[in-house]
Amino acid sequence: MENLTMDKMVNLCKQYGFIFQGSEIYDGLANTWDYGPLGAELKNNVKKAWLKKFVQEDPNNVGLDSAILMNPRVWEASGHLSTFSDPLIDCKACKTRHRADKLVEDSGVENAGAMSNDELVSYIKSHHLTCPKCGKSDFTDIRQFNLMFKTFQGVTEDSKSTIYLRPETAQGIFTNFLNVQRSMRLKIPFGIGQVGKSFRNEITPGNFIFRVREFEQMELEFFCKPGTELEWFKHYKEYALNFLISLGIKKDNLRLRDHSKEELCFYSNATTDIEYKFPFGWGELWGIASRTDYDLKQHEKFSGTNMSYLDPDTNEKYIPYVIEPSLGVERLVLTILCDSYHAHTLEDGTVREVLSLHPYLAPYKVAVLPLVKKFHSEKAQELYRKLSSKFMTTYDESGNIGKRYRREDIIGTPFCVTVDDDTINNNTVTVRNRDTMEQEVINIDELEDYISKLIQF
RNA sequence: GCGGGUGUAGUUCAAUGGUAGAACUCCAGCCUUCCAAGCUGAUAACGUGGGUCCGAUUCCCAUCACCCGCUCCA
Repeated sequence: MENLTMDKMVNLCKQYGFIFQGSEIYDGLANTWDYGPLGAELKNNVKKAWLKKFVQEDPNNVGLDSAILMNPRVWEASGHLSTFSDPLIDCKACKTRHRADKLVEDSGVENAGAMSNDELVSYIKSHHLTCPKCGKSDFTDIRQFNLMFKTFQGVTEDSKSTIYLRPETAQGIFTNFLNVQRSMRLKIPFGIGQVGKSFRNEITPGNFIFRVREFEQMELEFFCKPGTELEWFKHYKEYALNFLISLGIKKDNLRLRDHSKEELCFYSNATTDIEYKFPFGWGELWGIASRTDYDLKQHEKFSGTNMSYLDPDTNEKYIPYVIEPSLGVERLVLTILCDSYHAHTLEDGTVREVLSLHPYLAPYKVAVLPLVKKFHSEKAQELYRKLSSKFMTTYDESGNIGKRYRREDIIGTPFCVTVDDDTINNNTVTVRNRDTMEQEVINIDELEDYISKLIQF
């Protein structure tokens, strides 16, 4: 929707029970968001959809649920302990922020990343390094930004027991590569997918649920034979894009952006972002990276465990290459909310707001509405109880029927079932479709099958 | 973290140095036999903490949160 703003979406989410500011009654906690009754349903349905396509229906792949807390050596091996921590300084003159190690490196020093903060500061001072923006040499002290959340294992806050909340779910997959491969008797190529929370102390979170410090990832690590990785990379790029489109996201609002050679991480030989056109601009939704054998090799080196795979067909031994499509749940939820919101101006001049969610994703699949409360409530409640055992169902008898249709429109309920005199006399109900606004008369006994078919994904 | 802006019912907005009005929403009732109609009624707010003042929602300070920029972004 062209005129959709983030403010509008934040308000909508709050008003209708999708997403609330975290800790709101205590003035909130920056960039935390709680999912209300409808948001929780939507989010769960999004995760279910991903698991269905990337684990259940993909013959090569299996699932996993690894721990958030891991041995700290995992983060040494993955590189997060060193690269997820930046020494930042501000220029007092022009108020810009810089990475201290970059400034020193740019002045011709090699490997400034290995210098301590004190060394960096004294180097900057003694060599009169200047701000690249304004040319002055007036910096604050270094502040260390560590992007990993730290906590302590055990009851004493002893530095030896420092552990971290995982900044990505991927490492839980890599560290279980052998367990999963052996226990499930898997042959390369195969993939391990998981959905789970990750934590990053982002310097600049924001844009509602787009960038938050606590978030949920849906990651697949796909292991393949070296040399075949670019085929699989292409496969998952297309698979991911088709997944988004099949959820109803408009093609025009999606684009693929290949990383340039300069932009690629040193271990990656190809990376593509799928971006979505959010109300605040294009933003990364899904990163698909060909990571070579970097991760497994690192873990082999740090753990001392042999991570290679013996190909039973060719008797070749190799460390598999990895394709990683990694997607944020919250970002996909935001994408779906933004993309499905429409405000239609009707002939009578009133505005009809609709969330055209894919029925599989909709919080409520069906709403049961008595046409007139005092005549049809009893029968309608009976139907509500019956449908509830099968679908997420809601019931509404307040106001007139038109108003109730509108209430269901804005929360994305795909089907409204109206109970009227014909229900009592002929056992039929009227089913109204959210997207077409068309009505169909259906026998009450056929209702479950009718809805079941239409909410498939 | 820095610079700028903003905080008043669930939402969107008013007014005011003497503690606040409305619209929509929501709830109850009436009415209503298929797309936000109408009527009646009810609930509901000055982000928080200090300061100045006889008195602060209003002025000042701090803090918290949000928005826009900057820095960062596996």
